[in-house]
Amino acid sequence: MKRKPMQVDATGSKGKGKKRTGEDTAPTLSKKLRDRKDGETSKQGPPLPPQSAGVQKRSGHGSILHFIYKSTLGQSLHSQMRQMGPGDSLTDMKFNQLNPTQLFTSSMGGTDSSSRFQWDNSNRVCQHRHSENGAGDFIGGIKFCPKDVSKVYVASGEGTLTLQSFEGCTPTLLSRTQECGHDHHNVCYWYCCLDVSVSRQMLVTGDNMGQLVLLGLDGQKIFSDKLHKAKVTHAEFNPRCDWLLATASVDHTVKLWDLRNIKDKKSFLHELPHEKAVNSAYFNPTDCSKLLTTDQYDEIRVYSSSDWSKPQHIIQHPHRQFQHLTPIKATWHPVYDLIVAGRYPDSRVCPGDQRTIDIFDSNTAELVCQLQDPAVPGIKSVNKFNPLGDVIGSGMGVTVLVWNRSESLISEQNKEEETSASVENLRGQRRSQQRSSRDRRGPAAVDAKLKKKLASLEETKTKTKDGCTKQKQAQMKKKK
DNA sequence: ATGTAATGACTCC
DNA sequence: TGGAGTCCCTTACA
Repeated sequence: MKRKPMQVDATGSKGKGKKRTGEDTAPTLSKKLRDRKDGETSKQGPPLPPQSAGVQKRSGHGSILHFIYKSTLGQSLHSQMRQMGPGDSLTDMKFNQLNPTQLFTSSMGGTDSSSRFQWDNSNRVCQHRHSENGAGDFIGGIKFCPKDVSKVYVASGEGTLTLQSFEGCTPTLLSRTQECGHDHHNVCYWYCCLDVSVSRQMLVTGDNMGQLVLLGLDGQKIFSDKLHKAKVTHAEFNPRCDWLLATASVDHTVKLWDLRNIKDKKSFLHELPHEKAVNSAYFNPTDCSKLLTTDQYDEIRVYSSSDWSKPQHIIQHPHRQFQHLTPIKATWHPVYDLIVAGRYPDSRVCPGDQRTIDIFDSNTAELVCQLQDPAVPGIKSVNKFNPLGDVIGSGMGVTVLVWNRSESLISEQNKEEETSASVENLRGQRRSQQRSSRDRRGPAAVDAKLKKKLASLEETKTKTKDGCTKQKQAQMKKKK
């Protein structure tokens, strides 16, 4: 099961004059993907076999998803960030459905817990703005208001559920947990997740003690009961079947509920027991018939509605829980049957791993692509595709990375370095390939649908310029 | 460079 | 069922 895809230099690293460490590799991508590109565009004949394809070609522009932009929240934010206490890590991010250049993030710690990033069409500018309202210690969930995307629902660590506007209006308080009156904090209960159902005109949230709450969009309480034995980490309406609700909990279970018939903790439709606490349970956006769960150790599971009693796939993937790390949640691609998840290497699971961002084919459970940027060495806990599926937002600490398809990101002088970098990658890959013969499966293993998707990603049309990225990198370096 | 502190989950009594 | 104690071992900032 410890399969590793090829990792290929993504060519996204810009102008690295200095050596950093031995792992000073450029962002990496699936070799499979690159092979395609090489084969299709560079007149080099058919795609290379897997073994050789991992080596970065001098032409070097074959990557699909390029690292295009990174920032530590920008200059202006730094000062504000300082006001935030330590441990101020990203907890969630959402792309704006209507404005694909907007990315909302939420974090923990400090008083400014949610912010907005925006990059313009050339990806050269990144703005960010804090919410007007310092919502609280941390934000358990954010969700765009379906009726008005200038507003977001926010579940905060202060125990409130609010509807907030980024246009300067005062937040509307929808719900609040009980105050405890203790010395060092106000609440012992807080909301940890959030979802909205338009057709049901309903909000769902769950708290850190296992309570599940259903509210009208105006905040009126519809249902409230302790349905889980421990924190409700995730609650989600099924978009297609609006009476179907999924909840995930640290009590090691995921449960499916019929909203028309929800009474108490025993009234679930299905219980999906897990080995460990569960961080999330997402329905797939394409047809909402599958459920993607991520536990707190090394399992990503795919369930199918045809049989909830057992998972269709269990993907072994290291992402163990750590107190000071945002829990890792595998998330869906909006259009294709792909999954993205950040890897937290664990020698007990897969020795020699890197802190990559992994993309799996949910039909085959095969790892098809890994992203890595040596300039951002941390564990990327939060990873989301944008609604179009051509951009991945990755969050780590207070750093946000945006992976985009692009062409010609690298300058001539970089190609040399990147070539050697990719050799490093290849070595690492060979190491891991020895662990499993399945790892040697090449591009042929990619099914038609995936290929189509990859092909679509190949249509590069990015406007990213080198100047932008260099500038950003200079910023990064300065910071060190 | 070094230290510290950041509302997580689990076990045991 | 709850609280103290332990362990997981990252990140950002002083």
